[in-house]
Amino acid sequence: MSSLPTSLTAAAANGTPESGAPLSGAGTQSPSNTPGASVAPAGVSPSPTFSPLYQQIKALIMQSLQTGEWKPGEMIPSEMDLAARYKVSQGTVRKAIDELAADNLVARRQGKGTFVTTHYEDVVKFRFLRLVPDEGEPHYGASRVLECKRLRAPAEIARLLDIRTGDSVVQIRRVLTFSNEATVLDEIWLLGANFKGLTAEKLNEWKGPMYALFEAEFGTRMIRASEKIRAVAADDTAAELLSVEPGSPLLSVERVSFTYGDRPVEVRRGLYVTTRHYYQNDLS
Amino acid sequence: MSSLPTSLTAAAANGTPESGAPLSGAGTQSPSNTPGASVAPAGVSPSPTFSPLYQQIKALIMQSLQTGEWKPGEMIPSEMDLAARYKVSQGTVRKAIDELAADNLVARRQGKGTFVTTHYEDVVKFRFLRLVPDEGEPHYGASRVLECKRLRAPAEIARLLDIRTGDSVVQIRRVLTFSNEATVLDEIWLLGANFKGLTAEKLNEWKGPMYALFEAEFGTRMIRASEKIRAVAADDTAAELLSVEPGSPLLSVERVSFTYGDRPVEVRRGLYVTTRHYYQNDLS
DNA sequence: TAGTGGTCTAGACCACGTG
DNA sequence: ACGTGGTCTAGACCACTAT
Repeated sequence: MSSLPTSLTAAAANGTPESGAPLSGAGTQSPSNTPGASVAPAGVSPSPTFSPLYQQIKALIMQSLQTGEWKPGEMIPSEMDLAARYKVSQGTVRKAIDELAADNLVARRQGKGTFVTTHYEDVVKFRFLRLVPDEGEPHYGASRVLECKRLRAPAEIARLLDIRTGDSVVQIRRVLTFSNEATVLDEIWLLGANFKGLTAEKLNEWKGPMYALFEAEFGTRMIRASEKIRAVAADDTAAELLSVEPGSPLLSVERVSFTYGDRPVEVRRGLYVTTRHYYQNDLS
Repeated sequence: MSSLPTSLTAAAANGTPESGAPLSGAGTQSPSNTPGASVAPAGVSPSPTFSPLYQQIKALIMQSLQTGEWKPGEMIPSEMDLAARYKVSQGTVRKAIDELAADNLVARRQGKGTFVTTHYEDVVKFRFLRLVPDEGEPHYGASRVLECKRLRAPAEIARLLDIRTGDSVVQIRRVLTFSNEATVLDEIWLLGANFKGLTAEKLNEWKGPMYALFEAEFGTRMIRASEKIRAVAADDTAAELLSVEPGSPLLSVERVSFTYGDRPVEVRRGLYVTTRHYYQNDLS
């Protein structure tokens, strides 16, 4: 890792960190407000794997988010400041931030600034827990952790986490209770390397979303997730923990969550009781 | 309904059709490329329910989509043409189209133009059928229509469709088969007013997505949908039609689909067999 | 009053697709 | 060669929030 690039020209000289794509001639235009007086064709690089400037800026900003230069909840520099830092126009920074906002990595607040999003605020937004009660408002229930231990990854989990079978993982089992009814049984596997020191006590002490704990204590932010949903019959263990009859239909939700760079860090297998709740999904 | 407004000034005079929001002073700026020479404060309307220009343009374009001025699959006028038509800058039109593209109402194709999206292409994109096989590529299966009849809306359906109990609706029942296995049992209710002349024969003759038929033959485009998902036990009827044991767990998907203006036009209750398929969902 | 994001414009140039 | 969407810039002004 070389030092953090602070201006685009530096980045261009080094090549952008991950994709290795060169600056590719974009931005070499002569703005020249006076019309008709265009100058300097400067036809350097025609277009080998062209990447827009704003995408490069987006990548640089994302890098600063990942390294923790701006932490969840904090304000990032203003558009003008970033434009100066990267030596591009404010409009280009704007477009980069637009995409970051669309990806839910940052949130803009008019008159105040642009802020790094937090899973703590997501209590309101319910990005990751899509279980909604038939009546009443969505809410987070009480979490009871049954188990939290380190072990070696079984083959299937290792495959999903993109690690080797036998690598260290943390396994958590827990029950979520809504209005005094056991509703969700979760079995969670986390990348061992990222969650050293995670214990059942820490989990039980924590009030609020589990992902908020992960981002605050372990510096691991869940950015996106992919879920596979099925209907299954409750086995004896699940039936007992969820207080339903064995064989009852349960919603099975297998989730893989990703951090920056689309690296998988969590596998979560949830069993949901859907007699008084449903899984909400919007297609558009 | 007055005549179709073709320029923004006309729209401003009439007020925008739905929200009734006035032009609200936006766009009354003096561009004046020569710096320092700003003119004409023209302080008319301060900001009573301010609506950005590009949103008004977006609404006007959406209107033309709704009225069928540009039909699914067709190209809409170029950004420059639309800019001239609405008397705004190309950048403002661009931002309006950006949002329409984000909403999947149109699709941009560089070098060619901007096209009204079609449910027929969605075969590739699988916006609305999220059932994926454990192995192999997603694909549409064979549809067998069991029933297609007009009847009076029961209370529950009427509520979801925002009509009165007893109003005319079309009910369809069908089975979807993937690789020779009955997988989906659908019960569909459509707004009677929009689907006059829909018969089981028409449905059975049609190859391709049902929504493509709806948009091509009945001029009703599904824009977005909202789904409530549960796990349920198969009753005797469902069990027989889907060739599973009574009591088997099935995925229950209750969907309400909306056209332009967020008007509900379809209620669909699906029962999915999820032994060899799963419902795919991405959170972000 | 000052600072931030949000809107609007206008012009130049690039990349893509099709003649 | 031409037209379309895509990128980039620069400047002016509006709307919101805090001080």
